[in-house]
Amino acid sequence: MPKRAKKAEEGSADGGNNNGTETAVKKAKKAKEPEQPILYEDPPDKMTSKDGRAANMKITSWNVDGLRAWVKKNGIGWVRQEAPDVICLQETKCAERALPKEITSLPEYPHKYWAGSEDKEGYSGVSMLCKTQPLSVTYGIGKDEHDKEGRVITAEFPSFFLVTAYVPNAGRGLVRLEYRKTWDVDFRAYLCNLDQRKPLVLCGDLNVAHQEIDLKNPKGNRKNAGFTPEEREGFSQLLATGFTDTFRELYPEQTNAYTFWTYMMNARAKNVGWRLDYFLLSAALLPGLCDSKIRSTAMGSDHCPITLYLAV
Amino acid sequence: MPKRAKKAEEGSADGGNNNGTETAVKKAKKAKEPEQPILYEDPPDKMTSKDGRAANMKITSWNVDGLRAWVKKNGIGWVRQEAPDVICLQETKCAERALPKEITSLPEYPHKYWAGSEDKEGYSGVSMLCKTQPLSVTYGIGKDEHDKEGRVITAEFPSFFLVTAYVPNAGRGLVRLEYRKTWDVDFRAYLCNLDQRKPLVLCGDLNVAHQEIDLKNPKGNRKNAGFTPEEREGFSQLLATGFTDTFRELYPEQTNAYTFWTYMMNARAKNVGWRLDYFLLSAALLPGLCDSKIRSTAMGSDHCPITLYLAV
DNA sequence: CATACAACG
DNA sequence: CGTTCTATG
Repeated sequence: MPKRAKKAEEGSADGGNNNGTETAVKKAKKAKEPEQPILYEDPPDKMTSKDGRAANMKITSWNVDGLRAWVKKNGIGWVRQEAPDVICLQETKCAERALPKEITSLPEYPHKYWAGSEDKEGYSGVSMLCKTQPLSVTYGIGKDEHDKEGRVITAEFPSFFLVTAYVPNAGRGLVRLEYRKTWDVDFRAYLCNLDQRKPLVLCGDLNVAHQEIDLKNPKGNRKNAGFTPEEREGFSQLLATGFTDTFRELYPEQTNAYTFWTYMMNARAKNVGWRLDYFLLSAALLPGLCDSKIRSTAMGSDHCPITLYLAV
Repeated sequence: MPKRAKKAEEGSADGGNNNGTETAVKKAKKAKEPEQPILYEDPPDKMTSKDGRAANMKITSWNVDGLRAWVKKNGIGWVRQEAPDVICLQETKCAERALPKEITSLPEYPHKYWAGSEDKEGYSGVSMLCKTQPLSVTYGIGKDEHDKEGRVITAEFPSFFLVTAYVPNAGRGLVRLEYRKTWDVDFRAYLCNLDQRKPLVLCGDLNVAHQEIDLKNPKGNRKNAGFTPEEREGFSQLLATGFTDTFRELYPEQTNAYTFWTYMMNARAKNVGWRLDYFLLSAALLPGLCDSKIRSTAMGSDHCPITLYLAV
């Protein structure tokens, strides 16, 4: 029982198999729990780039974990307040015909794009809502084996591509890690290819915590989905290709900054989380980076939204 | 559209396929809806039989439509108040190992019996809780083809058998009507057989409204599960065999007395219901009948509980 | 409309 | 723990 209790405090990306049941053995183990969880407080938004340009593009990304439930929890209200130029949603779990009218009619974003899983209803799915119309929009990464689960939307704007992605989870027991590895290779190739045409912004749930600093319990999660060496290496290679993790670029030492907390074990209240959601930038866009925010207090999903300010 | 709206008001035993959506055509059809629904008010409990004996046995039967949800809605609290000698529950939809401790530890009823579906988890299932220990308890009706769905418990008491049953629903589109007909034959045979040994009380969800008086909309439901000629005939044959429908015996003209209302279309508030739950008595027990109650106000399921007072 | 399940995370 | 699905009523 103590072993279970300990593991419960560590958490895991996929929620693990623990049930969080309180044990009778209280005092000994309870003493290890911090009375006050170490929270992360997002600093004030910085609206200017290092080279002195004002941000003229605001992009928000949010894994909503079921768009219909998220709408009921007034996720749209939060988006209205945040008022980004583009809002990217992942894990919508909703066929296009089942979308709530609250979102299909949202007037602030007249240009709306949806991708859903073709086979499994209510699985995966991403969307992109834009204030201004993109030059063009494409779905998937150009490989049939990856493009049936509604995971990627790419919008072309005058000076950059915006890619939003919901990267495949490696699964409990890492049952889908092999698939994930092929995804990582092919997705990276897709991004590199795009980047050669025009610089890009990549946002979304990349389903990996890159370094130990990016999750509360690195030790216990090395064999869990989201923190395997293979997944971390995939992310490293993305950076090696020339993309920049904007949050880590701006806040290289910042600990306790996460974007996901399992619903189990009261993880969010204890800030036992993972940084799985990112904004990555092509090198050409990096000088225009103003800020990369984590909106930890926004509720409505097991992920929180993140926001990018960019001068383009 | 008007056709759908009309059908919605009629309701059906299995809930039908209507969605109850409000139409734009309001005035014409809305006028047909009664402003004040015709409710049924259960008269005061009669605790004495016609031959002047005091009730010394109180039995309650309730289709709980998922015992775990019913426990959360404090169904147990209502049972405590009612305080019958025996409480019979149908559609528990719960394997024995998954039973909430609130019910397995209920001190007022030290003798507890459970029957669950063997194949389909979370389907069907009945239980019987007794203040005093029965002489013996058996499960099913002695035919393998019927006894894998946890539908019948029989308890032998000194002067009678108590049988509780959750009779198979004929299903949407009457897909299981043929099975139901064989059930009705075999169940009747089982009861007749028991009755030759000792008189019996049968209670539970018999999944049929016997006559037109037993449901709000007989006209619209002749082809729906619970009011087909075949199911009604099955019930008639049970009565012809010598059993008595206690509620109808005592209140032969009582309209609007129902024990089930579909959750759809706000049927309960409008009292668009069905009488599907019964207490039937062997002829030998009939002189001891004191009252047969319908507890319409008890919430926690789409059925309400019913209670029998008997002098044995 | 509501209770169960399974799959997934 | 919570969202989706499907089966059942």
